[in-house]
Amino acid sequence: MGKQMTEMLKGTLEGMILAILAVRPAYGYEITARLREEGFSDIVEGTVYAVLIRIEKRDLVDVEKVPSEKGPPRKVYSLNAQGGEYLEEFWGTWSFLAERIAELKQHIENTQEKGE
Amino acid sequence: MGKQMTEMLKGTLEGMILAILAVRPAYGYEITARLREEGFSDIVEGTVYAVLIRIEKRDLVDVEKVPSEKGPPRKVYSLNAQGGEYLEEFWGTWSFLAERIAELKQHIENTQEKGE
DNA sequence: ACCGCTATTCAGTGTTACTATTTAGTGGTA
DNA sequence: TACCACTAAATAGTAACACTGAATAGCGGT
Repeated sequence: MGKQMTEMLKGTLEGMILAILAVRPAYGYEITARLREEGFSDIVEGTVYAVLIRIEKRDLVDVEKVPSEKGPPRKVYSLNAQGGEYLEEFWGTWSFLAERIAELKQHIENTQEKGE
Repeated sequence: MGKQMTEMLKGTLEGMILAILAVRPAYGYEITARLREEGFSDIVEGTVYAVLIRIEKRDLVDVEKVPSEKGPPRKVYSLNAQGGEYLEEFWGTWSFLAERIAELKQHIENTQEKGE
């Protein structure tokens, strides 16, 4: 990851993973692969597992061990009620921030057009 | 700040401050006040000054001491060429992340409509 | 002499993503 | 057997960041 992206993921990666789980339950290796496909090309397993352990400790997800045909058992995570609430909060926080930043960007573009 | 917002500001607060400086030069106390007005109601001076010192060390800004009528001299920061480049990079990183997150949100909403 | 406002600095803390490695299970192949 | 490739999870240590709380400094007014 670029350094800027690494810092930006702090506070958003967790929300992104919860959002992925909101669609359907998933396990760590699978989530890592999906994030990689979606453009976060050098996210590594360790990072994702750390988030999963954290959200499990905070009781935002339910966990089920499911045997795999191809390796050790999978830990399948699914969003629970509390996790759903937390995700809602995340969307609120994110929307607020994204709006402010969009305003800042707009302000710069306006300024450059006509010299403010 | 809420805990979620605190974490989300990591990596974005710096970009926001550079964006503010891209419009016009400003000093720390002023930047703090502006951020507070714009909704980041409990950002404190210490946080902003830490960012300013950091971006000064990285040579992204020029600094000028300007006497104040109302207190100790102000350190007025202005974005330099290198800071401008860095800010461009920030917009790129931010846009990428914001798009991915928007997709995730859309995906959830679609899923909820028709049970995927 | 004291308070309020302006203005900057700094040591210490908690949280986070990253690095690099280890452990485990299955199947294929030389 | 021994070895590798792939799948799957865990973990110790590190760096970077925003925050807390306090200190310092200058000015004006009472």
